[in-house]
Amino acid sequence: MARCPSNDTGTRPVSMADVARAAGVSQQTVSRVANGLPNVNEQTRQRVQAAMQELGFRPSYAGRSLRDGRYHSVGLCVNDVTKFGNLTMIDGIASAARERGCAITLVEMSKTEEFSLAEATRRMAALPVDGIIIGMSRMAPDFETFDPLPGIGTVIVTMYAHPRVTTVDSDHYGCSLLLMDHLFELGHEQIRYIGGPSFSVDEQFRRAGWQDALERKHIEPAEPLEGDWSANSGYEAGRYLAEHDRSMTAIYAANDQMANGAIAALRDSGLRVPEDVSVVGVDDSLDDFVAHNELTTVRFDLHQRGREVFEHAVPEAGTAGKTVAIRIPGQLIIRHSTAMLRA
Amino acid sequence: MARCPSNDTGTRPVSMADVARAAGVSQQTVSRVANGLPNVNEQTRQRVQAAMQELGFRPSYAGRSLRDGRYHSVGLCVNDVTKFGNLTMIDGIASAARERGCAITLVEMSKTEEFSLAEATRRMAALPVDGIIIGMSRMAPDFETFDPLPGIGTVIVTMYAHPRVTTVDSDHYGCSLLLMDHLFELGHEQIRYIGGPSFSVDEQFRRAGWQDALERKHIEPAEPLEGDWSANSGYEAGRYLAEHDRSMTAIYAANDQMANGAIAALRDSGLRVPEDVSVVGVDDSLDDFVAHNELTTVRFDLHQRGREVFEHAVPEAGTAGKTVAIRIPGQLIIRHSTAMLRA
DNA sequence: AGTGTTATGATAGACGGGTTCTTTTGTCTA
DNA sequence: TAGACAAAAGAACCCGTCTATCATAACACT
Repeated sequence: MARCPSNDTGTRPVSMADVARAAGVSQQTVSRVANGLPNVNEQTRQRVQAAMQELGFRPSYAGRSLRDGRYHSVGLCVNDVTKFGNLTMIDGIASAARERGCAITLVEMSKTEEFSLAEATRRMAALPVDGIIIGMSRMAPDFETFDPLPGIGTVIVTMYAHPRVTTVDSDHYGCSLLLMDHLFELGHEQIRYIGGPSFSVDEQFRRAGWQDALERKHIEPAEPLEGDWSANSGYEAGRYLAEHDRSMTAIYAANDQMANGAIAALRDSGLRVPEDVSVVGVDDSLDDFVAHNELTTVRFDLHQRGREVFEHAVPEAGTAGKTVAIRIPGQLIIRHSTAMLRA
Repeated sequence: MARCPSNDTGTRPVSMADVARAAGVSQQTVSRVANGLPNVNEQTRQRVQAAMQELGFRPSYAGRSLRDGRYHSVGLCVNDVTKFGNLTMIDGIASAARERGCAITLVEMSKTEEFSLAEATRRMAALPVDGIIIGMSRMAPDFETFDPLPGIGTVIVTMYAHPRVTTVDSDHYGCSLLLMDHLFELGHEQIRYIGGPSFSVDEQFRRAGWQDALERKHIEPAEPLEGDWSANSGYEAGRYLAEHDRSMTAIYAANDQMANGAIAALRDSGLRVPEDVSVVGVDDSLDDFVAHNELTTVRFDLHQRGREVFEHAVPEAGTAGKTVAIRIPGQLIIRHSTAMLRA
């Protein structure tokens, strides 16, 4: 353990002063060497660097932050790291952060405890962060009343707009319109919907998009089914539809995993995909898990979302103060789970 | 933006002194209120709290850390957040960190640049971390020569043991033995292997386990195949094996995704699973993506791994200084992709 | 010898929270 | 009324880095 030798308890980390003493120079010279400033003799520089190496000097992040007033880190709060949506958010933000020389301070909320924006903000505010990003995958009870902590950039990742906070998300409403338009063009009208759990914000918007698309064409939406995002729940829903709805010609599953389950169910029920029933999903998440992925879906540019989120959480000149609601459009990926409705 | 009113540039955040001035008390009284210490008059307390609220006071992490010498955060360095192994590592560590009231400071290394332990350590050391965790999913060029930074707990997540650094990982060798024993008990001997990319450390150990298990039974291992962890690569390998190896009775794919692809390939080639060929994978990662997951596999307790990693990165009393290599065993999950070899 | 340049040191202060020690104020009792 | 004692609040200082002055050498060039 690199501790200051002159400190008998051995609990204090090595400081510049310790290095200076060891190298027989002043603390300022150590500072000059540490920060690569000019006007240091080459021999002196080497002596100081040797002392740093020897003692295991690492500049105090606390001291530097205190001085600079910056942490070079953004806080990210999610409820469950393993969920696909959160994972891709972390990935996008991580890559944006790296571009700006920042780190991410990750806080996972307990999966059991009640989630609120105030609580998330309170937790993050105690950490070394220049900005706060909160993933709100389910509606927070205090969303309406929430006031962001003054003095620190705050972004909520959600489709809902907020009067006092910038919100950013993939366009979970627009992706439904993209898929529905695609199905309409193929001649489908009887399009059933298999959604995620109703508390999910993503689900609420994807479903609203499906419903609005139908109503715009004056088609009465049939009862939507509720799954839990898993392939098994998609399978069950697919089984049910295959047995109970003879007029259905297409299924819109709110994510690829359920779509994959639904396809399996349809085939087990003797229906062909896409000849008898077209199926679409969202996320473009199957490639690693399923061979010959043929699912028509929507892909989101998650890195772009990450950059947008990052940009608004840590505003550099100009962007500060403006509250906006950003929706990043997805891209339709047409594969072979959809086909023209047979005459 | 909550800035100190007396500061004309408006760039300094609100400090205790600002609150004290606003409330007409001393900075120490503010400190007492902030930390809930006794000996503060109820009226004074309320006055101070009102001032805090008004100004948007948030205690400075830098100031506190400088004083305490602790950051209450561990650094985690991974090369790619989205890889299943890394993701589950983050999840396990996040839950362990939360139990201890810590946050995670995440640094993603560029996917393009050369990865070295020294570079990872250098980056992490500049951040507010009490310990460093480095995920080494591929062999670092400086693994042998690497010396951990003195004064800060360091853990590498990898199967390789290191003389000066504690390493922790799921037992990627032992999982192969579990699966091979299971297949042996079912009477299989001609067991082909579909591995991940050869630079992967996990791959190296899973493959070594397969090979050693065969050689221990004096069975000549047939040429292993190399995939890229994806279902498509598993499919291609499965296709190849179905067409070229009539004596094969079982396939061990080094992860579930490739196993899933291989099963699809076998079935497309007219072979039944498990009647004609048994297939096993590793990770137990399919449930969300595939309906009626029937794959026999190995599941790792990733939360336990997270806790172990965390414990050794931020040692509390006792554990410090000891360099160990921890391998956390997996659990065999028998489903229906494996069956007794027909007579 | 005079001028300028480079290398280094000494000293101090800013940053914000927390601890320790001290002082003031108020209340109760002998 | 003096003394005891506790509650309330303040003053000073520390943590480590960086910067801003000044001061003081050593050295080179004219």
